[in-house]
Amino acid sequence: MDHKRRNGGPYKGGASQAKRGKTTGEWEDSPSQFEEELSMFDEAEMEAEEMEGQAGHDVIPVGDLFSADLNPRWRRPIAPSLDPLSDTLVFQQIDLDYYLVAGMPGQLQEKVPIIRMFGVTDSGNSVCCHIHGFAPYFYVPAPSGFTSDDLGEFKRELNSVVLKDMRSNKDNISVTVLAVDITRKESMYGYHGKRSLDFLRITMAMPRLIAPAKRVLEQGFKFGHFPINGYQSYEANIDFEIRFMVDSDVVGCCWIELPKNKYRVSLCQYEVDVGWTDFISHPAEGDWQRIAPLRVLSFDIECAGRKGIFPEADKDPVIQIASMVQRQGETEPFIRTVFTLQSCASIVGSQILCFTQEKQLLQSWAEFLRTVDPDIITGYNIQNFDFPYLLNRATVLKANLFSHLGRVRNMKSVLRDQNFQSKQMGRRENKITNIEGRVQFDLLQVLLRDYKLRSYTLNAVSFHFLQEQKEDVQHSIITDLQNGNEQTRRRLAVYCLKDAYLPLRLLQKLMCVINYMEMARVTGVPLTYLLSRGQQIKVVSQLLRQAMKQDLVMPVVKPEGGEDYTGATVIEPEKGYYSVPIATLDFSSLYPSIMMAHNLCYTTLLQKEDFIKTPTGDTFVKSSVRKGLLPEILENLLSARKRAKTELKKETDPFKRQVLDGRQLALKISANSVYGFTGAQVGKLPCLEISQSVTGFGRQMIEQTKQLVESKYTISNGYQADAKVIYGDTDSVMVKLGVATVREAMDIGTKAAEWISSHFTPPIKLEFEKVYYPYLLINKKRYAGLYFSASADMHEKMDCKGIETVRRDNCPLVANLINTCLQRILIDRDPQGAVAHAKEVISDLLCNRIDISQLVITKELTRTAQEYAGKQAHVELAERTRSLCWRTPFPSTHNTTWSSSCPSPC
DNA sequence: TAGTGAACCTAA
DNA sequence: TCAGTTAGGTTCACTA
Repeated sequence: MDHKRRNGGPYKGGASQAKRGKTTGEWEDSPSQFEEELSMFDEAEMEAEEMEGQAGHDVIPVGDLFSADLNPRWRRPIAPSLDPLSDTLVFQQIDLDYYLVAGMPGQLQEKVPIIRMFGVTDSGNSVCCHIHGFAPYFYVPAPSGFTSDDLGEFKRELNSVVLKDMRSNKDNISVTVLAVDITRKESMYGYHGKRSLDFLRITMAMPRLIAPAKRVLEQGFKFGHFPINGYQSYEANIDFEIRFMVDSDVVGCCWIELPKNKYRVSLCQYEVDVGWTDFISHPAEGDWQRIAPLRVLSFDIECAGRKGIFPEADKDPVIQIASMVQRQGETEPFIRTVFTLQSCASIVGSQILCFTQEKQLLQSWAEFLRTVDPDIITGYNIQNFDFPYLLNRATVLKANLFSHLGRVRNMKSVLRDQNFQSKQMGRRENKITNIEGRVQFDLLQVLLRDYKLRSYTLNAVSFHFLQEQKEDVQHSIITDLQNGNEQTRRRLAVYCLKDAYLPLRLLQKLMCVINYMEMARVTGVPLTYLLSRGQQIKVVSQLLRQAMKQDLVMPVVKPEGGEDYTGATVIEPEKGYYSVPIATLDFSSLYPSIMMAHNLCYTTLLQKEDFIKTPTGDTFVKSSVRKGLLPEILENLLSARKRAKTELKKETDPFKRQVLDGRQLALKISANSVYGFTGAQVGKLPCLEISQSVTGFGRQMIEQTKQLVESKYTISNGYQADAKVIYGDTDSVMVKLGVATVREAMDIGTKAAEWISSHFTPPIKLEFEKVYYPYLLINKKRYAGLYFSASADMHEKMDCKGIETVRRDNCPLVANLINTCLQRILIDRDPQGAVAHAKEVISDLLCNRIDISQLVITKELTRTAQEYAGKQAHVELAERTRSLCWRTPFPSTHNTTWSSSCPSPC
């Protein structure tokens, strides 16, 4: 049966045909820009492929006839057959997890963990690799007098205590402790003369047995003739995946090679088994920095909600699912489909599959997803909306074939709740859907983590980054469009497609995949950790890797809040307006360089005796005695960053440039988060001696810098004027050098930075960064100025710090007003113009010429009137506006839509 | 009406 | 079972 209808011909014919099919309605007079974009894909593909019936814009009334072979593009390329005896298998690993299985050789009764890596080959074939033979373990110090003769007794007793400790033993476990070995290790916390001691390495049968074993050992454990003892445990709080990766030198998203003869093909296309010591992990360098042609699927669903009620999965049906699939590195999606409930008119450049039953639609879409087999799934708020909605809906409809979304056979995707709390991000409730082997890359989550925005709606975000917006369909009319005809449903489908397309575009524009991969490679954690976990795990991963080389082990510390420590100095500002150039000198990577310069580390901290004293009185050994792990990590990060930047300068290939830029960025961020890790009191390994010493050095340095610059650049030393530090914060000083031109300020600033640097221990370095001219210093952490750095002739931007223009808790009217005033003052050098503008806006406000329904008028506006409106106007305006200060309910940051542009003065 | 503390957001 | 740091400005509700 021919159930395909091809709208043949090139774009023009297709479009006109689509138009002819339309009925009346104001929105239908011409295809939207997005529709034209879609049709361009079609045209390009027709030329490239000269294939019939594939690139097309089909409408397929599917009914019960859905088949994964409806479109040959959906499937991955056919996998060339693999002979383990003669072929190596090389793939980029993108995610890994583990599962438990019984009946492995040597462990017939007990379950053992098996690491499972998912990845993609250069030719775009997907790989599932089972890695055998790696077991979880942790350490405790051996009690004094312990010898290898005691190992058996220790192991037996620990095993029995752990078994007893288990409340229920539903798996019928009889062996919990697999092995106990004596090994020479040293605690990484504190310097103790490089004395390695006997540690017991305790290997457990399963990851989840580590915690009870640790607990019984800590609480007081007795075995043989040894007295009862509370054991301090080491590395008992390391995620199993991280443990494996650290021990086998695997970093996130690295390339894995399975040598011939070392693996066996077990099931389907490239599902392989290998021993954990048999594979090769390639460091992400040179050619191994490349990225496999990953398949990225973006999707969006539409629901037919009831009027004014947010759709509920137990009542409101899913009516459309749009999907777009793109290969990483390519610029356009090669699959564009919409699954619709009921008929839908064709859309040039996309394939439409129409269903009569919602259950069929859902199950077919899941089948489509399995066929496409994406490595990365993206979309907007898919984590907390689309996936939960689809899964709940599938349950309601008893669509049992739906919920197998991962790459593991017989593994259902289920929902669970996660509560996440941190000082950095506040409380966050999230829903988690397990989809084994596919990385869920919800663009909303990426944006919430990485960008501070006024609004996080897809529309606002798309406008902000792409200057593009969603198709114009109000939520309230979705149900009406669905209940209309195939033309109204077509309009909905275009809208839905665009909502699937925009996340893909944003992902590309923001280079999320590349940047996150580089972060995973640099820090060593799996890609998924970067979106699901905090900052600490990245440092832990690096710390463990560095420590392992020196047989150092990481203690488990119990979280304990305590007194805060002193942070950085903010120099009291000499507030005012400066119509002369102000040079800014910055210490580059201040905290990392302090830690390197002074060898600050867990491993170098002296808890008693004498040695280097930090400003806070803490003591660390010099690097000649023992070089710290943290300085080593930081040196690696910063030198790798330098290399990346050098390579970046040489590289001409735009794609490789992106990778390198992502890399240097990840390296910088990683270096800066090491300090925060040591200061995180409720963290994996806090050490306030380190963090307070770092800030202590910082305070000394900023003070010394101020004194140096003010003592050298004086009239008595032959300079034009006495230099004056008018402000400084943490790692920077703003200096009024008393010169008239930006050029002079740059020259002196550069020389001063170099000279001052020579007073500090390398790699500490003060750099000339920029000149502000003019400069408006309002208060601590609040200033604005024209920014000169590359050229002395042209300012690059108006730099505003801490002022309302950059804060998200003001309405845009305030931000815009102040921004314009600052432009008048700094760029036009016309304070009267600022006054005039402020007056105008405020009087518009007073005369109700501005729609105030969405604005929040704060005292800041009044103050602005006072500050910028000059002497006479000041009193008058301030008084008139004060009475008008009121507050409309102020929505929280999330889901806030300000009117996209501020009403301009009328 | 001045002082205080919480909430929020930003600088670094 | 998980969470990077401190400094500091502004607004606003509350209190004596």
